[in-house]
Amino acid sequence: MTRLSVVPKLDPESMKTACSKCNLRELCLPSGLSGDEIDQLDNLIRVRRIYRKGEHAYHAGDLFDSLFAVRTGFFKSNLLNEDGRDQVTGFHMAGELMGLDGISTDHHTCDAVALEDSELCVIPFARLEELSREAPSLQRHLHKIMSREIVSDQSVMMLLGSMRAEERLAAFLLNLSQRMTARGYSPSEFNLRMTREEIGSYLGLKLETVSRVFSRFQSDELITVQQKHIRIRDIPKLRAIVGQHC
Amino acid sequence: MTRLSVVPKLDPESMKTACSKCNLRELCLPSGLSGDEIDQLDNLIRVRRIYRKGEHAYHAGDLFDSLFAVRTGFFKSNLLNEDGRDQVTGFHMAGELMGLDGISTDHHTCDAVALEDSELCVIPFARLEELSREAPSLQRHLHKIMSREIVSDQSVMMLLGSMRAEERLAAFLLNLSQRMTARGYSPSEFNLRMTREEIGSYLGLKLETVSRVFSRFQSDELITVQQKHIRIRDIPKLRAIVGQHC
DNA sequence: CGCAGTTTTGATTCATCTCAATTTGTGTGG
DNA sequence: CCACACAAATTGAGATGAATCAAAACTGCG
Repeated sequence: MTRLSVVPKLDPESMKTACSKCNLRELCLPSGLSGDEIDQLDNLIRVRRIYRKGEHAYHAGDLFDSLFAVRTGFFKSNLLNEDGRDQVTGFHMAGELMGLDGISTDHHTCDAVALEDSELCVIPFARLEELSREAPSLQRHLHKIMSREIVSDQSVMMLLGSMRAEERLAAFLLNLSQRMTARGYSPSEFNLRMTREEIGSYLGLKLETVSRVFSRFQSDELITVQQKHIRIRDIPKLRAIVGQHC
Repeated sequence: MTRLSVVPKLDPESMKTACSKCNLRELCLPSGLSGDEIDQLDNLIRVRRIYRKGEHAYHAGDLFDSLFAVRTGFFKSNLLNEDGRDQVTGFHMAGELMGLDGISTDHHTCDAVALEDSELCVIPFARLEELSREAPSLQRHLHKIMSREIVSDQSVMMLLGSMRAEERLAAFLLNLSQRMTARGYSPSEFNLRMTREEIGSYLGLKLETVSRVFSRFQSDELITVQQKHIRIRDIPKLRAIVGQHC
């Protein structure tokens, strides 16, 4: 990435991935913004970074100064308690924002780990705040994104607090399927990027339980599962499993 | 604080509870703001409302246009799923903000119910956004509050995902105790405002389990419990229960 | 004072965890 | 390219913590 002296210019390579050209813009930070506002984001988000599988975008305790948007790949967030307890608190795919938890104390509260080779857009938060003071619709949009995170955390609380193993797995698969659809991928066929243990940690189950429920779903012909490859065969029935309160 | 004619005047009664005079200001929205910025909040937050026990501040689905700050009393948030499943997602005491979930879709996603006679400050959100565009430190503070909510939801996820009943109850009691302390109340003696069922719903347990664990804590001399009255007798041991990973 | 709602406690059942063994898949170096 | 070692996933058997069902005791409100 070469830059000119005063006003830094994006070279053609990075241009391809400027917000304004990004095929994720409808899912990511720019969604719902005017062309003008997206241009300003182009100016703000100038750093992208590649992460190899297993690499951390940040660790719990690190100073917070940027949000991260997933451009390609897949991340998990990991909460590590004082007492060594460790839980996956989220999975993040292309177009999703990570790091909102860090605003609260200026330090990240969880680890973010790449589950495959990935690329992140780095969003300097102080500058995003500046920008959003000037652009009400960007401000509102940032607030919506934070609020959406709160809402989705709360529906995970509901899942963990009141669903049984089968319901949790069904909800998990449907959620993945829906996020794949939003990204233009098949809603019914995809590869899991995380291990059974990570799924279990996220859903409050042991890995053996996750494996068993997958097998049961398979023998009930709801899904086909072969290691990490999942094919969803009966979405309505999965929905019924989540829906049934008992 | 006297104001000139154009600006509506607060009467002496409400004066007593303007943000600038509010004894909760260190806990609530104004915390960390300059005197000048708090004056602007005084101007913004002009409506307070009394709620009787059992009354709703809002229902899931209601149009969102304001945040609510608890001035006195105690609220719960209740998530009601399509399928009739119902879960308490939070308890809110004086100085805490409710309604952040509504920003995401312009509609509240949960019910907020008074668990005792209470008073809320109504904070018109559009005007709060306006104000925070002008006052960077208010903006940053609002972001911190939202982020804090995300962090605390995530630690509930951790609790629900990986703790056993005793650990959950111990964590719950310590959390209440700590919030009481922050408000100048005794950390070790207080009245619960919620039923065993509500505690259970929040913690992903049945009411009988909550009751049993309270009884066990009592016979282990960790607490004294008599219906809603709780006296915490051994905070270090409660901490040890939460801490022990097994 | 009586009644409804809440809480406590007991007996039993059930879902998930734990422990263990086996199979399958993956990455590395000879 | 194959063999080996290691990680991940499956499956089974048995243990266990919490749920469920049930009954009794307590509380507070009208």
